[in-house]
Amino acid sequence: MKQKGKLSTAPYKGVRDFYPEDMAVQRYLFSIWRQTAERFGFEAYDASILEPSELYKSKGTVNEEIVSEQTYTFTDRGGREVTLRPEMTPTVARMIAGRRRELRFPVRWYSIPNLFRYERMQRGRLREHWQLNCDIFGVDDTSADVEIILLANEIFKNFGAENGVHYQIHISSRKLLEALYDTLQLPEDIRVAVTRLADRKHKMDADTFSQKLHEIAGNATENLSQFLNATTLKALPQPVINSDAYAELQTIIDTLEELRCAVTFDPSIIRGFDYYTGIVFEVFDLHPQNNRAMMGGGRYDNLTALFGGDPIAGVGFGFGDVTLRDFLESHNLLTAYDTAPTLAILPTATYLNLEAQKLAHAFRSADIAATVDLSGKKIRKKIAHASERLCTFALVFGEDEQREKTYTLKNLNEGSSISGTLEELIMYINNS
RNA sequence: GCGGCUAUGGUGUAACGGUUAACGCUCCGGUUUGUGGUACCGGCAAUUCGGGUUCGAUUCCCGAUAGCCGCCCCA
Repeated sequence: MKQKGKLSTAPYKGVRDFYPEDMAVQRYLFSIWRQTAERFGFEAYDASILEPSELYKSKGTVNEEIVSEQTYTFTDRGGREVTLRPEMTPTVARMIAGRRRELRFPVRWYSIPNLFRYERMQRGRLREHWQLNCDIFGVDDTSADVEIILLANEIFKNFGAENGVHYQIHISSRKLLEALYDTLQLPEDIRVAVTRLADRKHKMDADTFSQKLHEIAGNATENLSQFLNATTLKALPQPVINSDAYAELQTIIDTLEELRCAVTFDPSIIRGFDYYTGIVFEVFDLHPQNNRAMMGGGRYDNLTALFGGDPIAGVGFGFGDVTLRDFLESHNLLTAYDTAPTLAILPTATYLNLEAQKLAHAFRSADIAATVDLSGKKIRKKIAHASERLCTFALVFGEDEQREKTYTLKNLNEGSSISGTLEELIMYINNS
């Protein structure tokens, strides 16, 4: 009932409530994430959602703006600037750097943090989400790049998705574009503008893109256009083909192909972060309704340098639950965890509830999930509810059962019944 | 920060400017005082807020608020 002055039942703008049915889905997503990461030998870590604001400010001018306008930042009672973490990478870099002398590299870590950003909402973007973060630290060759992309691909496979049918992996390298910029001797401001434009390439048609590129780059347009429109490595401009980055990327793509993980070269993959230094990749949803990147990552070899000491090589990705849900829903791949108890004990009257609790507890002691229907409803309603909730067994508990200490167990899936003592029924359930 | 669309029970929808705002789902009760989801009957429950036009507004207009979608941006 909507009334003036009453509190709203809606959650805070841009964040979600997880009702049991939502939580069942969330647990499913997380379980696939965890299982897959752990199958690759990744270890779980976590940290507080609160970080000192400097952690994000120190990443450069672009991020200054992001921190002040797109994060939840406030001053605590001690006068400290605090930010609700908008991403996990600075946190993990901080943690890695903090133990740089103790950790035995390479290190494989994963986490599923809750992240916050203050921004305008649209499809696939809320102000809060959960994101799987997987990172490998301490390996500066292509083997780690291959592993991290292979892991991303394996996660999709474990959700029942098929590479090339439901999604597509696009890859590029920051080094390629840098190599081209260097040979063209482009000034910094033009590099930035071209990079920005390239990042938005897939949002505009080819003519618009060419036109805008020409406006920015002038007579360097030809080379840049050849680069950004290349659909294969071989189609890149000659100076780039001779670079080390080219050979590296070729190796990564070839190795992944051998492992039956198709990746598509796409020079317009940029990613917004300044800290990427090598490969960058994004996974695209092939459903027309979700024409955008679902997740992405790349190599960032200098991030821990912010904390002093030699830089530690890192490669990783972030994978958000909101886009994942949209993806799985769109492709009819979404399932949920069934959390129904195995056994529902149904007292025939409320005065038997306490005795029924004792019986339920005896089943629980034998590792059987049991619940008591504490409502005042009639037995036929209680059975219907137990059945709707997908409990496997129902046990009606009345005066007779209490006196005789024998019970009738009804299998709600098959319709069959079996009678016996507590011990007999425990054995029956555990064997079924 | 900019733009578009929308706003009716818990939920999803309906109602030419005109009686009591309709229907599906959910929920509750009954048919059936201790054994299955069905069926049938009954019940609870709504026009976001504030102005304006009008004899009369859920309907038209303005504003506020909220939501959705897109742009910008995207760690």
